[in-house]
Amino acid sequence: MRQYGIEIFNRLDQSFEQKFIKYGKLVSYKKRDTPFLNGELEKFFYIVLKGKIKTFQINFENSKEQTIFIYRAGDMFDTIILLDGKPHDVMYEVLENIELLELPIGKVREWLRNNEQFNRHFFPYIASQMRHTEELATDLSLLSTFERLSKILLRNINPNDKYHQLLQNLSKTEIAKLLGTVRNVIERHLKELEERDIIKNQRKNIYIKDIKKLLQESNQLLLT
Amino acid sequence: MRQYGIEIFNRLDQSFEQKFIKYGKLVSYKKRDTPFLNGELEKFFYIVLKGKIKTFQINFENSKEQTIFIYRAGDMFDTIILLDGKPHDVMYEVLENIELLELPIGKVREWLRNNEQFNRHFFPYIASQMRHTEELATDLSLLSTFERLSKILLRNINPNDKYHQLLQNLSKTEIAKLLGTVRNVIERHLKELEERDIIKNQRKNIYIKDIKKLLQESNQLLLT
DNA sequence: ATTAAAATGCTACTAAAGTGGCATTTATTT
DNA sequence: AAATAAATGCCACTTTAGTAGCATTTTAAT
Repeated sequence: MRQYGIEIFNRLDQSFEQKFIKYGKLVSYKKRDTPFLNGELEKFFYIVLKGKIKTFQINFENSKEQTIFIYRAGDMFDTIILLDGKPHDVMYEVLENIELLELPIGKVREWLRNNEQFNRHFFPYIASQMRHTEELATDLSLLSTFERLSKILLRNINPNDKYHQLLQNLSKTEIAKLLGTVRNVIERHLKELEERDIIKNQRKNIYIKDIKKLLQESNQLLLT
Repeated sequence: MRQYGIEIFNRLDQSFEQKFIKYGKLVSYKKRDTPFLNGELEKFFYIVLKGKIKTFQINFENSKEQTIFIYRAGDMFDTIILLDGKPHDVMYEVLENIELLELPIGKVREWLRNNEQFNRHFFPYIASQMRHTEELATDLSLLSTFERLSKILLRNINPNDKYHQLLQNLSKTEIAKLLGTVRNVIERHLKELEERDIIKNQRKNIYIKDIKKLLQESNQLLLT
């Protein structure tokens, strides 16, 4: 287990690494699996070691989906259930074969209650999740689909951004769900960007050929 | 100060009421004030005793605004800054004359670190904020404006709902900002609902005349 | 190697949301 | 009480997003 956890454990202390190893169990799921349908999340807390998994909501009337988070190495879930113990009505789907550290949620709550070292790492992490969701909501409301698309394309190539390389290996359908729209609309915009020589649109990959132009087009909103 | 805080202090302990009184200062703002522009939120943490205040984001290109939270008695802010200490780029506007308990944020962080009793109240509260923002995002993405409007109208009349009476005294413009749209669109839908005898649309007040019909129209999405 | 599933590209069409403007009514301020 | 500001009610128009469908290419599974 040790070798997988390096990135995560680096941020914590040695003593914590041992706790994780003592109480944690390694579990893994394959691409397209939809785990956690049977209330596991009320018993266990998970830390991502490897791979990609998303949470999403679905509108059963029209089957439209909205991706809420894409969790990658170092991410943890479900923080909401951890904090209030109530059911959380979201679905999960594995985007890339994943390895998780499974911890008994009661143990984690115990750390949350009285382990300052854990909290020094955990509190800012919750804050980052809150910021993420808030940004998702305001972007959906205040930006056009084109602006949201441009924004994520630019963040994807920024090595300092938490969205760095997030789009790698995502289908256009997944990108659409992440941005709150449908494939059709994404492809319409990508086609236009390609025609104007701003990007090169490939299968499961999009290259940006003209960053400046893309920044301009998307209303400089990315500087904020 | 005591008389204002009753509702809030009931949820906490007597000992905590004393701490609040010891470290807290009562501050108030008037309707249409836009406080906290000068970094107060990095120094102080606020608990609402009375009134209504919203946080929102604005798109400076087109002046569109999205309300993120409307805080009322018992609500606290800014929880994100409390948790990670980083700047939080949102704006505040008072919707109804407000009274706040102002606490030094360092003190609150101290409680967060080592006061179990505070945390028993605070953790579920953060979770409720996370749930709220997540719902805002998914509603914006998955529901039509008409469905979001119907949903909030129905929650407004439900005494068990945290949105209970939230709309009281809000202008149509404010309702639009809360729902991620513009006044025009809200009024278009309200007009239609009124013509079909489902609501009675008054200035700063909307009566629901036919709950069943409204539930049906909004795709039963409210049962979830 | 063959079959099945997933991903993509494109088109015509429909529906919903947003813009801008102006007149009227109601509240608030002085 | 008069003047100003806020809230509301409409309307014509534009733009963007969403629906539905189908053919082709690529990848994954047996």
